[in-house]
Amino acid sequence: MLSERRLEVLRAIVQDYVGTEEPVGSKALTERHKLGVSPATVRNDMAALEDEGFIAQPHTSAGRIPTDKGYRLFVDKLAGVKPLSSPERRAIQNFLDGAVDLDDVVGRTVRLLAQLTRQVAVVQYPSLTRSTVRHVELLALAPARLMLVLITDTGRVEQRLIDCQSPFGEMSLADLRARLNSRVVGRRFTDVPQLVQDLPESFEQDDRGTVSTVLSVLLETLVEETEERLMIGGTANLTRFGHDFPLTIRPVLEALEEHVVLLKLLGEAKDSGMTVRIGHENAHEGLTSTSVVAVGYGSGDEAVAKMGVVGPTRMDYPGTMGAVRAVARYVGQILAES
Amino acid sequence: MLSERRLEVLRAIVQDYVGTEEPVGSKALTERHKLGVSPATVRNDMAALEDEGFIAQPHTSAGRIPTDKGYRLFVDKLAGVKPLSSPERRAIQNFLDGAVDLDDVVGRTVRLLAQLTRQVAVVQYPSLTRSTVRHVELLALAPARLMLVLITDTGRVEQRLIDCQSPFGEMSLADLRARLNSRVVGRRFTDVPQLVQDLPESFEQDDRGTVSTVLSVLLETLVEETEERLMIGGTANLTRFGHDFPLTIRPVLEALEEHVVLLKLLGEAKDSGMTVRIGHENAHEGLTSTSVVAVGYGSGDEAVAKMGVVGPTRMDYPGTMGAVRAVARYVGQILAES
DNA sequence: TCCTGGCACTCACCTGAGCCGAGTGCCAGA
DNA sequence: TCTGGCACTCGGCTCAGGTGAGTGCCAGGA
Repeated sequence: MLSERRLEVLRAIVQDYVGTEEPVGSKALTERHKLGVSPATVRNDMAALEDEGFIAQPHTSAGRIPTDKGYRLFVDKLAGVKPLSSPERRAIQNFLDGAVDLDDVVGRTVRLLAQLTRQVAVVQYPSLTRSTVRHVELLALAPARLMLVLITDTGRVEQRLIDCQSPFGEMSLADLRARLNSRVVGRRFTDVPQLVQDLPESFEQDDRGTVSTVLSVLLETLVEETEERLMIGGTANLTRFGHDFPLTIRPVLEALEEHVVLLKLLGEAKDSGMTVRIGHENAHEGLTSTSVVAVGYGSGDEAVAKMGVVGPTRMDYPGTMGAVRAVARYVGQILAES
Repeated sequence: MLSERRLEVLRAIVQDYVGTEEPVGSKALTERHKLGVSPATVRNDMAALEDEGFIAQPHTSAGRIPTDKGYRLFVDKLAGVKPLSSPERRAIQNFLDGAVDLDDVVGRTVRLLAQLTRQVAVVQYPSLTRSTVRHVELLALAPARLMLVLITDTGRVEQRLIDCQSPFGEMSLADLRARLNSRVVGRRFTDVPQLVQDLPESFEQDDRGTVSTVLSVLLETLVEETEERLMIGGTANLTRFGHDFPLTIRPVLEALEEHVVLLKLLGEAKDSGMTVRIGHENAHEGLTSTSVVAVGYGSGDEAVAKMGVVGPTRMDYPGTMGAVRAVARYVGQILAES
């Protein structure tokens, strides 16, 4: 077990290293922090911390830098979440309040997060998985051509064109629309399939084919739109990464372009509370030298999507976590209002 | 006036520099290209080219590199557009044919362009400015709540919720829908305002308010959706930029995040034919060390949007132009088919 | 048992000297 | 007008030496 002071030394190392970006030595530590002991003692503590794998030396006769494991301990035990200042909070609120629609909310959120944390921001669009149906509409564009419009409770609207094999009467259409809505409005996407399963049977033989087609398109839409989208921003902040550029930055940029990867990354985060994945804890190869701070957000008590930032493992965890949490909360409020 | 051979020397310099990324000297030139003259002669030519400002020396006793002006001459006079190989063409077609909707087309186009050119790709969504209306639909979601759906000939669907002051009868709604469609279907967005101008007058006094509201939302939608969106990809290719990283890449990444800047950039490109802007020809400060190759594309003879790539001024212009042109053509075909 | 000061050692980094070679400009001759 | 020759420039590489931050270890003191 590590003594109290050793933990304190680890904290000091992390803080200094995050600030200076340079390996930190025992003497500098005692000068910058009031540890109340001499450099020699700190050296012993450092040796112990190194034995445990919390810190490492880039080379002999250099200072120490935290390892992934060290950051992990720091985040779990030593670091709080730094709350934002009230001007910052007001700025967030003002900025987000200006949003006009969902796209705008997400766009602003990304910019805000990137700016506050000075890192790469990733914001997932509110997922439809937990969404409910507000309304389903069917329009006849032509005798054998329909349009299906799906409106969700999060304000998203999806539409699909449907080519039917046979013309479909206005009466039947109105009928289908009414029955469809009575079954699915207010229901969750995931429940829809079984709710409409037996619908074709209740129609005339002639219309069953078309009804089935419409239903299959509807279900397809639900599935497709459950596929999650996201927006990223602040990639320019990657230039603050380190000195040995191309090598470090390239895989990160590549990973960021693979939205699938990012969605998986966010998906791995806990639904509630904040998730911090440090360095090699990230499965994706290109992100092993980055940390991801993610958090769920939503209009109510339940998270409908996630957002987070990607930055170097050497990041200001308390500050980043504070910013991410604050932004997620405000976005949740905005979503709840609209 | 530059002699034929001097132009040939310039071409050789550009080609070698693009290939090797290193200043090219007179001896190396004569070895790699069959110029039929000695290095000394080439040196004289180089001196002349330097006097004219087409090439420059990074420092004394180094080879020459082309200036922006040199690239300009190269592109205008010396370089053709390199057609793609037929396997490449087939690959493009196959890849684009797999697209399921507009978003997918744009997404695939971006990835394709980025991959083919190994640079950053920028693709503008087909603009609605020149689009025509395929259908307008009005749905009553609640007595005093309507939904407006607008379908364009490019397959885009936009919708808006409308809160009316007073309830609106089913009859009036059907009436409005019919009259609206008869006036605007097949018409251009830009013509719609005047086509519906007098519509409220033909309704009962009671309904005029609502009709006006609907119309104003429709017009608003037209304007808003004319605002152009775009998608970018291949930013990881920026890492191939140069050796002196952070400084070069940062402003570029920043510029790429400003979609407004990119839209302006594409907007400055000619509607037809290819536009190449080299280095300082780009107004935006962050892009003065990049070149932009842009081209319009569209479903018919007319361009509905633009696409292009952003890369270092030291790029393979013939190849890039060939790839951009080919992709634009195929995308045009895809759009025309759907 | 834990902390401290002292001491020898390591090693990345900086600096300056020296060499090398690619590249240039100029000039006289074909 | 082209060519070969020649002196010159200068960035980049390598090598050696000096510097200093940092370490590990140890003996002595609280």
